[in-house]
Amino acid sequence: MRQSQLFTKTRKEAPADEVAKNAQLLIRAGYIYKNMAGAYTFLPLGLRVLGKINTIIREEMDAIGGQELTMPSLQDSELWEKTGRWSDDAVDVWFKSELKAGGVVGLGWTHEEVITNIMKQFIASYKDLPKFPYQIQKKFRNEMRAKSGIMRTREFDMKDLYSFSATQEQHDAFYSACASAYMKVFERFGIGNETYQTFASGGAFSKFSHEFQTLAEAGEDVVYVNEEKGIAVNEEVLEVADLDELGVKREELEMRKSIEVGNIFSLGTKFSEALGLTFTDEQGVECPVIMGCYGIGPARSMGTIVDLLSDEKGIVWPESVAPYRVHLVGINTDDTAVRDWTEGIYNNLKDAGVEILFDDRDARAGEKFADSDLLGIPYRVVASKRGKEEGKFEVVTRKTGEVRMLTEEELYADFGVN
RNA sequence: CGGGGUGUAGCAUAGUGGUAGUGUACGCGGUUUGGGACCGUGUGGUCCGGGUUCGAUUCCCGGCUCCCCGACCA
Repeated sequence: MRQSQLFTKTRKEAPADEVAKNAQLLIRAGYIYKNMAGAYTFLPLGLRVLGKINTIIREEMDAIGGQELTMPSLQDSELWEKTGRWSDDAVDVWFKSELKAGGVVGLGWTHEEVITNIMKQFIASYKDLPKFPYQIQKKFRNEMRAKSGIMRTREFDMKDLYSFSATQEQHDAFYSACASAYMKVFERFGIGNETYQTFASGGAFSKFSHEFQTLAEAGEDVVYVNEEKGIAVNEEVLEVADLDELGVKREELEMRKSIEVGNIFSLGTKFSEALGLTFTDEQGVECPVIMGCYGIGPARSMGTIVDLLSDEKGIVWPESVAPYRVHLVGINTDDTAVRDWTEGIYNNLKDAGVEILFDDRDARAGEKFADSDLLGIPYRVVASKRGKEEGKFEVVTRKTGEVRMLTEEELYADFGVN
C-alpha cells in the first residue's frame, strides 16, 4: 500500500475528548475514528489489525473444533421471553426498536438463546455431540457509560463460541481445551505474559468461571495475582474457602489492575432446558444438552495491545497483528535515481507477498520517521540517497530500536523473499 | 442513573457584552531536504433553542454533546 494513497492521516496532537492511551494513539495514528461515545469506526489500518486479530482467533477456535457461522443482530422477543431475559428489568443493556410491521425487536448483546434455538434443528442424538459453533459478530449493549476508548463501547465485535455437550466429561474436556486455546490466542497477540486465567464466580452451574485478565495500569478491573504460582482470582473469589481450594493464601495475592480480554463460562442446562434443546442418549433417554459460552473481545484486545506495548513515540505492534510487516520509508526521493531504486524495492517486496506500507509521500524525513514511529509497524526499511550510494538499507526494529544496515540481497533474505 | 466538568476553524487552544486571536493542518509562491524546517501569503470558526440587551461567542434558562468519578457491567 502506498501511503500517499491512504486517505487517513496522522495527527500530532491527541484528541481533547479522549483520555485513554489506546484511543489517543489509535486516533492519532489513523487506525480508528470516534463517531460518538462508545462507537468507533475502524479505518483501513485499524481494520487490518482487527482482521489479523480475528484470524488468530479463528485459527485457534478451528483448531479445537470450532465451526464458524454468523447470526443476526436482530432479536425476536419471543425467544428471549422463554429464558426470562427479554425484560429491561432482567437485562438493562438492551437496545430495542419498534418494527414498522408491528412488534418489537432487540439488538443482540449475546447469543445463547439464538444459537440454542438453531441447534435444536441439528442436535437429536448423543451422536450429534459435542459441537462448537462460534461467530465473530457485532454486539450491542446499552451501557450507562461508555469509556476508556475502545475498551468499553456500546457496539463492538465479539467472538462468541458456544459448546454443546452430551456429558459433563465432554463439557469439561472442551472447557479446558478452550482455556488453553485462549492462552494461545493471547500469547499470539503478544500479551501472553501479562494475561492470567483468573477464577471468577461460576454462577449456578459450576464452582468457578474463568476470565482472562491482562495486567495493565489502564485496566478497569481488579484481580488478585500470585505471579509465582501463576494464579489469579477475582474479587468475588477472595473467600477463604475458595482460596483454600485453589491452594493460595490471601496474603500471597497482590492486587493489580487488569483488563478483561476474554471469559469462559459453564452454562449447564439453563438454556437447553428453557428452550427445549435435548438429545437422546445411548439408553434412549431424552436429556438436556450441557452448554458453555466462551467470549473474546477483538477490539478490546487491540486496545490492550496498544496500552501494553506502546512507547512514548507511538504504537508498537507485535508482528502477529501489525497492519503491515514492513514500513518502507523512502527519503531523498526528489532524486530520480533514488526514487526509482526505492520503487523497485517496494515492488519486489510487494510482489513477493510481503505486507508492506510504502511511505512514498512528498514529505520531509523527520515527519516520515515520526509517523513511522507512531504507526508502529514492526520493521522500518529506510531507502535514501546515502543508502543507495552504499548499496544498503537501514532496517530498524520498532520494538527494540535495533538498526541494521543490509544490502538488497540481505534485505530479501531477512524477509524470507527468494 | 447520581455527582463534577466541557463545548470557539479539520485538529489543539486563547479571549471578549461591540470587527474573534494563536499554533497546527490545508492552498499558493520561494528557500530547504536524515527526526514533525523556514519566510511570505491565503482559505477557514463561537453546539442547539429560547431569554435579557441597541447589540450575546460572552450573561441567564432549557436542551444536547463529550469527558471524568461513582453505581452498573450475567
